[in-house]
Amino acid sequence: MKHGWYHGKFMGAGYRFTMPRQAILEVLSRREGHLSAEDIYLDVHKRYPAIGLTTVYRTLELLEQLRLVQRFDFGDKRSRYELSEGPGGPHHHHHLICNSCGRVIDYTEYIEEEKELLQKAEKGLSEKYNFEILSHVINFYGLCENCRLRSS
Amino acid sequence: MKHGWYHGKFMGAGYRFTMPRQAILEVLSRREGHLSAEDIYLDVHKRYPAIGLTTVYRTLELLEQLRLVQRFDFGDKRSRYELSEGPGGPHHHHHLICNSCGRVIDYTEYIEEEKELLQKAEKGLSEKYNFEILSHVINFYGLCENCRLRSS
DNA sequence: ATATCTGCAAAGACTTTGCATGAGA
DNA sequence: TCTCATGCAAAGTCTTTGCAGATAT
Repeated sequence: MKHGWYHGKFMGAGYRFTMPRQAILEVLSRREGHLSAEDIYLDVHKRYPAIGLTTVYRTLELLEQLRLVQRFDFGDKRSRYELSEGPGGPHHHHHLICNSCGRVIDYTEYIEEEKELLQKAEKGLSEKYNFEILSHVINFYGLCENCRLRSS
Repeated sequence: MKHGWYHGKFMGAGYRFTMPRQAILEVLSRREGHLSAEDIYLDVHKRYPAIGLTTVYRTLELLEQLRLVQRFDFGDKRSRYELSEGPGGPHHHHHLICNSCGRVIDYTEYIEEEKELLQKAEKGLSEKYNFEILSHVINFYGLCENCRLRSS
Protein backbone atom coordinates (compact mmCIF):
# COMPACT_ATOMS: atom_id res chain seq x y z
CA MET A 1 0.00 0.00 0.00
CA LYS A 2 1.47 3.30 -1.05
CA HIS A 3 0.93 5.82 1.67
CA GLY A 4 2.27 8.82 -0.14
CA TRP A 5 -1.03 10.07 -1.44
CA TYR A 6 -2.85 9.74 1.85
CA HIS A 7 0.12 11.20 3.67
CA GLY A 8 -0.15 14.26 1.49
CA LYS A 9 -3.88 14.55 2.05
CA PHE A 10 -3.44 14.54 5.79
CA MET A 11 -0.45 16.82 5.96
CA GLY A 12 -1.96 19.21 3.48
CA ALA A 13 -4.92 19.69 5.78
CA GLY A 14 -2.71 20.10 8.83
CA TYR A 15 -3.16 16.61 10.27
CA ARG A 16 -0.61 13.95 11.11
CA PHE A 17 -0.50 10.68 9.30
CA THR A 18 -0.18 8.41 12.31
CA MET A 19 0.00 4.66 12.59
CA PRO A 20 -3.61 4.20 13.74
CA ARG A 21 -4.83 6.28 10.81
CA GLN A 22 -2.79 4.21 8.38
CA ALA A 23 -4.08 1.00 9.88
CA ILE A 24 -7.71 2.11 9.68
CA LEU A 25 -7.33 3.17 6.05
CA GLU A 26 -5.72 -0.16 5.33
CA VAL A 27 -8.74 -2.03 6.71
CA LEU A 28 -11.17 0.16 4.78
CA SER A 29 -9.21 -0.53 1.63
CA ARG A 30 -8.84 -4.27 2.12
CA ARG A 31 -12.44 -4.97 3.13
CA GLU A 32 -14.63 -2.96 0.81
CA GLY A 33 -17.89 -1.63 2.03
CA HIS A 34 -20.52 -1.43 4.73
CA LEU A 35 -18.16 -1.57 7.70
CA SER A 36 -19.32 -0.37 11.09
CA ALA A 37 -16.96 1.34 13.50
CA GLU A 38 -16.87 -1.84 15.50
CA ASP A 39 -16.09 -3.97 12.44
CA ILE A 40 -13.12 -1.76 11.76
CA TYR A 41 -12.06 -1.73 15.38
CA LEU A 42 -12.10 -5.52 15.65
CA ASP A 43 -10.08 -5.90 12.47
CA VAL A 44 -7.54 -3.22 13.26
CA HIS A 45 -7.30 -4.47 16.81
CA LYS A 46 -6.08 -7.89 15.68
CA ARG A 47 -2.95 -6.37 14.24
CA TYR A 48 -2.58 -3.41 16.60
CA PRO A 49 -4.14 -4.28 19.95
CA ALA A 50 -3.21 -0.87 21.29
CA ILE A 51 -5.66 0.97 19.04
CA GLY A 52 -8.90 1.78 20.80
CA LEU A 53 -12.45 2.17 19.60
CA THR A 54 -12.39 5.88 20.36
CA THR A 55 -9.58 6.37 17.89
CA VAL A 56 -11.54 4.52 15.26
CA TYR A 57 -14.48 6.86 15.74
CA ARG A 58 -12.29 9.92 15.72
CA THR A 59 -10.40 8.78 12.65
CA LEU A 60 -13.60 8.01 10.75
CA GLU A 61 -14.92 11.45 11.57
CA LEU A 62 -11.72 12.97 10.24
CA LEU A 63 -11.74 10.80 7.11
CA GLU A 64 -15.30 11.82 6.43
CA GLN A 65 -14.40 15.46 6.81
CA LEU A 66 -11.47 14.99 4.43
CA ARG A 67 -13.92 13.33 1.99
CA LEU A 68 -11.83 10.17 1.96
CA VAL A 69 -14.67 8.17 3.45
CA GLN A 70 -18.43 8.29 3.05
CA ARG A 71 -20.80 7.47 5.85
CA PHE A 72 -24.03 5.58 5.22
CA ASP A 73 -27.06 4.63 7.24
CA PHE A 74 -28.78 1.41 6.27
CA GLY A 75 -31.46 1.39 8.90
CA ASP A 76 -29.79 -0.66 11.56
CA LYS A 77 -28.78 1.73 14.26
CA ARG A 78 -25.13 2.09 13.39
CA SER A 79 -23.21 4.13 10.87
CA ARG A 80 -21.49 2.31 8.04
CA TYR A 81 -18.37 3.53 6.31
CA GLU A 82 -16.90 3.10 2.85
CA LEU A 83 -13.82 4.50 1.20
CA SER A 84 -14.84 7.20 -1.25
CA GLU A 85 -14.72 6.23 -4.87
CA GLY A 86 -11.61 7.09 -6.80
CA PRO A 87 -8.08 5.82 -7.28
CA GLY A 88 -7.59 3.13 -4.69
CA GLY A 89 -11.23 3.28 -3.64
CA PRO A 90 -14.25 1.41 -4.97
CA HIS A 91 -16.11 2.23 -8.14
CA HIS A 92 -19.27 4.25 -8.12
CA HIS A 93 -22.14 2.12 -6.90
CA HIS A 94 -25.41 2.19 -5.03
CA HIS A 95 -27.23 -0.07 -2.63
CA LEU A 96 -30.19 -2.41 -2.48
CA ILE A 97 -31.28 -2.70 1.15
CA CYS A 98 -33.51 -5.49 2.40
CA ASN A 99 -36.23 -4.21 4.71
CA SER A 100 -36.55 -7.59 6.31
CA CYS A 101 -33.05 -8.89 7.04
CA GLY A 102 -31.01 -5.75 6.49
CA ARG A 103 -28.79 -7.24 3.81
CA VAL A 104 -27.08 -4.70 1.57
CA ILE A 105 -26.29 -5.49 -2.06
CA ASP A 106 -24.02 -3.24 -4.10
CA TYR A 107 -24.94 -2.61 -7.70
CA THR A 108 -23.20 -0.73 -10.45
CA GLU A 109 -25.81 -0.93 -13.19
CA TYR A 110 -27.57 2.08 -14.74
CA ILE A 111 -24.76 4.39 -13.79
CA GLU A 112 -24.74 5.95 -17.26
CA GLU A 113 -28.47 6.66 -17.23
CA GLU A 114 -28.11 7.88 -13.70
CA LYS A 115 -25.41 10.30 -14.72
CA GLU A 116 -27.70 12.05 -17.17
CA LEU A 117 -30.39 12.55 -14.59
CA LEU A 118 -27.96 13.65 -11.94
CA GLN A 119 -26.23 16.16 -14.16
CA LYS A 120 -29.50 17.74 -15.11
CA ALA A 121 -30.78 17.71 -11.55
CA GLU A 122 -27.57 19.01 -10.06
CA LYS A 123 -27.47 21.90 -12.46
CA GLY A 124 -31.09 22.85 -11.95
CA LEU A 125 -31.15 22.39 -8.21
CA SER A 126 -27.94 24.26 -7.58
CA GLU A 127 -29.34 27.20 -9.52
CA LYS A 128 -32.80 27.19 -8.00
CA TYR A 129 -31.80 26.63 -4.38
CA ASN A 130 -28.28 28.01 -4.58
CA PHE A 131 -27.20 24.67 -3.16
CA GLU A 132 -23.78 23.28 -4.01
CA ILE A 133 -24.11 19.55 -4.53
CA LEU A 134 -21.08 17.52 -3.50
CA SER A 135 -22.36 13.96 -3.41
CA HIS A 136 -25.48 11.88 -3.68
CA VAL A 137 -26.97 8.67 -2.38
CA ILE A 138 -29.49 6.43 -4.13
CA ASN A 139 -30.98 3.61 -2.10
CA PHE A 140 -33.53 1.03 -3.13
CA TYR A 141 -35.47 -0.64 -0.34
CA GLY A 142 -37.37 -3.88 -0.60
CA LEU A 143 -37.07 -7.61 -0.10
CA CYS A 144 -34.02 -9.67 -0.99
CA GLU A 145 -34.24 -13.09 -2.57
CA ASN A 146 -34.23 -15.02 0.69
CA CYS A 147 -36.79 -12.85 2.38
CA ARG A 148 -39.11 -12.93 -0.63
CA LEU A 149 -39.21 -16.70 -0.48
CA ARG A 150 -39.66 -16.78 3.27
CA SER A 151 -42.58 -14.34 3.28
CA SER A 152 -44.54 -15.80 0.37
CA MET B 1 -59.63 14.68 9.37
CA LYS B 2 -61.39 11.59 8.16
CA HIS B 3 -60.24 8.63 10.13
CA GLY B 4 -62.09 6.01 8.22
CA TRP B 5 -59.29 5.08 5.89
CA TYR B 6 -56.66 4.85 8.58
CA HIS B 7 -59.06 3.00 10.83
CA GLY B 8 -59.45 0.40 8.12
CA LYS B 9 -55.70 0.12 7.64
CA PHE B 10 -55.16 -0.58 11.30
CA MET B 11 -58.04 -2.95 11.80
CA GLY B 12 -57.28 -4.79 8.62
CA ALA B 13 -53.85 -5.61 9.96
CA GLY B 14 -55.16 -6.62 13.36
CA TYR B 15 -54.27 -3.44 15.24
CA ARG B 16 -56.46 -1.05 17.20
CA PHE B 17 -56.98 2.50 16.11
CA THR B 18 -56.44 4.19 19.45
CA MET B 19 -56.46 7.83 20.44
CA PRO B 20 -52.67 8.18 20.67
CA ARG B 21 -52.31 6.71 17.21
CA GLN B 22 -54.86 9.11 15.80
CA ALA B 23 -53.15 12.03 17.48
CA ILE B 24 -49.73 11.07 16.14
CA LEU B 25 -51.08 10.68 12.62
CA GLU B 26 -52.73 14.05 12.95
CA VAL B 27 -49.42 15.70 13.81
CA LEU B 28 -47.64 13.96 10.95
CA SER B 29 -50.33 15.17 8.59
CA ARG B 30 -50.46 18.74 9.85
CA ARG B 31 -46.72 19.34 10.00
CA GLU B 32 -45.25 17.84 6.87
CA GLY B 33 -41.80 16.42 6.92
CA HIS B 34 -38.56 15.78 8.78
CA LEU B 35 -40.06 15.29 12.22
CA SER B 36 -38.10 13.52 14.90
CA ALA B 37 -39.78 11.34 17.48
CA GLU B 38 -39.28 14.10 20.01
CA ASP B 39 -40.77 16.75 17.68
CA ILE B 40 -43.87 14.62 17.40
CA TYR B 41 -43.95 13.91 21.11
CA LEU B 42 -43.75 17.59 22.04
CA ASP B 43 -46.53 18.50 19.62
CA VAL B 44 -48.84 15.66 20.56
CA HIS B 45 -48.10 16.24 24.20
CA LYS B 46 -49.50 19.78 24.06
CA ARG B 47 -52.92 18.46 23.24
CA TYR B 48 -52.75 15.14 25.03
CA PRO B 49 -50.33 15.40 27.96
CA ALA B 50 -50.98 11.79 28.86
CA ILE B 51 -49.24 10.44 25.76
CA GLY B 52 -45.65 9.42 26.43
CA LEU B 53 -42.55 9.33 24.29
CA THR B 54 -42.52 5.54 24.37
CA THR B 55 -45.88 5.43 22.67
CA VAL B 56 -44.62 7.78 19.99
CA TYR B 57 -41.72 5.46 19.25
CA ARG B 58 -43.93 2.40 19.25
CA THR B 59 -46.51 4.03 17.03
CA LEU B 60 -43.92 5.21 14.54
CA GLU B 61 -42.51 1.72 14.34
CA LEU B 62 -45.97 0.38 13.63
CA LEU B 63 -46.73 3.08 11.06
CA GLU B 64 -43.50 2.30 9.29
CA GLN B 65 -44.35 -1.37 9.20
CA LEU B 66 -47.78 -0.55 7.79
CA ARG B 67 -46.03 1.61 5.17
CA LEU B 68 -47.98 4.66 6.27
CA VAL B 69 -44.81 6.42 7.31
CA GLN B 70 -41.30 6.47 5.91
CA ARG B 71 -38.25 6.84 8.10
CA PHE B 72 -35.24 8.87 7.02
CA ASP B 73 -31.77 9.51 8.29
CA PHE B 74 -30.28 12.90 7.52
CA GLY B 75 -27.01 12.49 9.33
CA ASP B 76 -27.84 13.97 12.67
CA LYS B 77 -28.19 11.11 15.05
CA ARG B 78 -31.94 10.82 15.11
CA SER B 79 -34.51 9.24 12.85
CA ARG B 80 -36.86 11.51 10.94
CA TYR B 81 -40.36 10.55 9.89
CA GLU B 82 -42.68 11.57 7.08
CA LEU B 83 -46.11 10.44 6.07
CA SER B 84 -45.81 8.26 2.98
CA GLU B 85 -46.85 9.87 -0.23
CA GLY B 86 -50.38 9.29 -1.41
CA PRO B 87 -53.89 10.56 -0.76
CA GLY B 88 -53.64 12.70 2.35
CA GLY B 89 -49.86 12.45 2.38
CA PRO B 90 -47.26 14.61 0.70
CA HIS B 91 -46.30 14.46 -2.95
CA HIS B 92 -43.28 12.56 -4.12
CA HIS B 93 -40.15 14.49 -3.33
CA HIS B 94 -36.50 14.15 -2.41
CA HIS B 95 -34.06 15.98 -0.21
CA LEU B 96 -31.10 18.31 -0.39
CA ILE B 97 -29.11 17.94 2.82
CA CYS B 98 -26.55 20.49 3.95
CA ASN B 99 -23.36 18.89 5.20
CA SER B 100 -22.55 21.92 7.27
CA CYS B 101 -25.70 22.98 9.13
CA GLY B 102 -27.91 19.94 8.54
CA ARG B 103 -30.71 21.85 6.85
CA VAL B 104 -32.99 19.74 4.70
CA ILE B 105 -34.68 21.16 1.60
CA ASP B 106 -37.46 19.28 -0.15
CA TYR B 107 -37.52 19.35 -3.92
CA THR B 108 -39.96 17.96 -6.44
CA GLU B 109 -38.16 18.76 -9.67
CA TYR B 110 -36.93 16.14 -12.15
CA ILE B 111 -39.47 13.62 -10.95
CA GLU B 112 -40.43 12.73 -14.52
CA GLU B 113 -36.86 12.12 -15.59
CA GLU B 114 -36.31 10.25 -12.38
CA LYS B 115 -39.25 8.00 -13.09
CA GLU B 116 -37.70 6.80 -16.34
CA LEU B 117 -34.45 5.88 -14.68
CA LEU B 118 -36.14 4.23 -11.75
CA GLN B 119 -38.45 2.14 -13.87
CA LYS B 120 -35.56 0.86 -15.92
CA ALA B 121 -33.41 0.25 -12.87
CA GLU B 122 -36.15 -1.38 -10.86
CA LYS B 123 -36.93 -3.76 -13.65
CA GLY B 124 -33.33 -4.71 -14.29
CA LEU B 125 -32.30 -4.95 -10.67
CA SER B 126 -35.27 -7.00 -9.59
CA GLU B 127 -34.49 -9.48 -12.34
CA LYS B 128 -30.78 -9.65 -11.81
CA TYR B 129 -30.77 -9.82 -8.02
CA ASN B 130 -34.27 -11.23 -7.55
CA PHE B 131 -34.84 -8.25 -5.30
CA GLU B 132 -38.33 -6.81 -4.94
CA ILE B 133 -38.06 -3.03 -4.83
CA LEU B 134 -40.66 -1.31 -2.68
CA SER B 135 -39.31 2.19 -2.26
CA HIS B 136 -36.33 4.38 -2.95
CA VAL B 137 -34.46 7.31 -1.51
CA ILE B 138 -32.42 9.89 -3.41
CA ASN B 139 -30.40 12.33 -1.35
CA PHE B 140 -28.13 15.12 -2.50
CA TYR B 141 -25.50 16.30 -0.05
CA GLY B 142 -23.64 19.57 -0.17
CA LEU B 143 -23.72 23.14 1.06
CA CYS B 144 -26.83 25.26 1.41
CA GLU B 145 -26.96 28.92 0.49
CA ASN B 146 -26.07 30.22 3.94
CA CYS B 147 -23.21 27.81 4.48
CA ARG B 148 -21.76 28.53 1.03
CA LEU B 149 -21.53 32.19 1.85
CA ARG B 150 -20.14 31.59 5.30
CA SER B 151 -17.38 29.26 4.11
CA SER B 152 -16.19 31.29 1.13
C1' DA C 1 -64.32 -10.29 28.31
C1' DT C 2 -59.85 -10.24 26.83
C1' DA C 3 -56.16 -9.44 23.91
C1' DT C 4 -53.93 -5.30 22.83
C1' DC C 5 -52.05 -0.92 24.14
C1' DT C 6 -49.92 2.51 27.22
C1' DG C 7 -46.94 5.02 30.64
C1' DC C 8 -43.26 5.00 33.56
C1' DA C 9 -38.86 3.79 34.80
C1' DA C 10 -34.96 1.34 33.78
C1' DA C 11 -31.96 -0.73 30.63
C1' DG C 12 -29.48 -0.91 26.16
C1' DA C 13 -26.65 0.48 22.22
C1' DC C 14 -23.91 3.43 19.84
C1' DT C 15 -21.16 7.51 20.00
C1' DT C 16 -18.83 11.45 22.14
C1' DT C 17 -16.03 13.87 25.63
C1' DG C 18 -12.47 14.92 29.50
C1' DC C 19 -8.06 14.44 30.76
C1' DA C 20 -3.47 12.78 31.42
C1' DT C 21 -0.08 10.39 28.61
C1' DG C 22 2.34 9.46 24.34
C1' DA C 23 4.02 10.37 19.64
C1' DG C 24 4.88 12.69 15.05
C1' DA C 25 7.16 16.61 12.48
C1' DT D 1 10.33 20.69 21.41
C1' DC D 2 5.72 21.31 21.28
C1' DT D 3 1.51 20.68 19.37
C1' DC D 4 -1.47 17.20 17.92
C1' DA D 5 -3.19 12.43 18.72
C1' DT D 6 -4.49 8.56 21.68
C1' DG D 7 -6.48 5.47 25.32
C1' DC D 8 -9.29 4.82 29.02
C1' DA D 9 -13.23 5.63 31.53
C1' DA D 10 -17.16 8.17 32.08
C1' DA D 11 -20.90 10.63 30.25
C1' DG D 12 -24.40 11.59 26.67
C1' DT D 13 -28.21 10.72 23.49
C1' DC D 14 -31.50 8.35 21.21
C1' DT D 15 -34.19 4.22 21.43
C1' DT D 16 -36.01 -0.11 23.32
C1' DT D 17 -37.86 -3.18 26.95
C1' DG D 18 -40.36 -4.96 31.31
C1' DC D 19 -44.35 -4.79 33.67
C1' DA D 20 -48.61 -3.47 35.89
C1' DG D 21 -52.65 -0.96 34.87
C1' DA D 22 -55.85 0.88 31.24
C1' DT D 23 -58.45 0.48 26.88
C1' DA D 24 -60.67 -0.75 22.44
C1' DT D 25 -63.57 -4.12 20.25
